[in-house]
Amino acid sequence: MAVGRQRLLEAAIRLIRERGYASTTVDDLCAEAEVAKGSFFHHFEDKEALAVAAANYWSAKADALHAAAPYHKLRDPLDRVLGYIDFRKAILKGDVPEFSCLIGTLVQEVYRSNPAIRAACEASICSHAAVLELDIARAMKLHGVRAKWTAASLAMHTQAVLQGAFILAKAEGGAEVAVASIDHLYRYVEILFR
Amino acid sequence: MAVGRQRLLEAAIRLIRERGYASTTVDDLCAEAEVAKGSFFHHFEDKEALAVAAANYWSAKADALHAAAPYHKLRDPLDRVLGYIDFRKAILKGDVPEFSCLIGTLVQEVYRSNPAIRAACEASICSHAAVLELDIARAMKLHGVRAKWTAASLAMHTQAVLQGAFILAKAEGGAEVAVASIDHLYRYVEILFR
DNA sequence: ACGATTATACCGACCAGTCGGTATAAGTGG
DNA sequence: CCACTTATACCGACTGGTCGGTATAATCGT
Repeated sequence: MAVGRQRLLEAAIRLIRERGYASTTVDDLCAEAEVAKGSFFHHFEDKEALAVAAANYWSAKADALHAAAPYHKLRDPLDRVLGYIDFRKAILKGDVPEFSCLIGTLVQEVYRSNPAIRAACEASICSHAAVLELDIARAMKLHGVRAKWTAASLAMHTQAVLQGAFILAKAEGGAEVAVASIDHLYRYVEILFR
Repeated sequence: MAVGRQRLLEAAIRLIRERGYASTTVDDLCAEAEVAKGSFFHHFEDKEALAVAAANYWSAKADALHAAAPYHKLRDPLDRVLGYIDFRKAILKGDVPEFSCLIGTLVQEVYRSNPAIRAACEASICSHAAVLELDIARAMKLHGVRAKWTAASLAMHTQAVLQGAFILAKAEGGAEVAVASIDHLYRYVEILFR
């Protein structure tokens, strides 16, 4: 992949998480990526195309991060689910724009005005949740859990808690609230399987 | 209060929830409120001031809505907490921009670039959660719950779930995911007090 | 009449997207 | 080996239009 293209995608991840989509200008992105404006429109048809590409790029990076995470090696699928939640919590370091989620930021802003970006965000969230759902389903079977709720709905619920935790962190200007909320999620999943 | 001012605040609630803050132009707001541009800057110093006012206006409306809700009359504080969650779930009707939260949308977009709006959003969320926290604390006392988690953290957790549920609804284009997530929250609170 | 409010025209900064062009390297035919 | 074409990456001045905000005059309620 061309170097300029990747630099623009990384710049998009940084700037959109900090300022949002509409407030991130093409000039800003080029400056951050140290790339000329002409290059931008060489690599992407328009600003929207960059956002879609950035969402997919982010999604792939996140998948790789989780595939490589230690919790992934645990035998018991329930341990993997709890390990996932722990991992998400452990990641909340540094400043808010550094740990918050590009997808949530993007989709909240453009879900109505920009179908292409919305679709990319939906795909990202769903594919991410699908991996989790698989382990939840395995854990249910292994631990003999029979319940009204489904593995799919619990997987999506974890995403809701995480996205909501980011919003609280943004409102309060720190990660502590997010951590506390993820602790509640961890406790909930633990209880469901006990 | 001047009629034009209120119309602008209502317009802000509608448009910002649909398009986000940056993509809602002053001209859009004036058109939606059926008010001239001059009136806008008569009532508000600038666009930012409108956003702050809209956040406070929204907050007051939400407080009034909950104060008037039937669940508020229940004797057992735990029933009020569960009633609150039920109420939030029951409200998820119609199109996404109609039931999603102005505060979450706003703060996610401007938490870094606009301290005044961020502060207004933080105040709104915290004051809303504080009311809930009181009933949670009462419920803990009444039902003899002694736990590691605090009433405050559980109150904030409910807000996280709700905000996250809105994001999922926006990504998927429907309320169903949000409903399922709130069901999980309800179950969690129920279990905590059993 | 007089302050509060509304209407309209306008301004300057900014922004997405265009356009004409350079640089480099890899084929391709003779 | 070499002229020629093709493809890709990159550059930055420029443009047409948008947006937040201002100026000023008209209108309304009391």
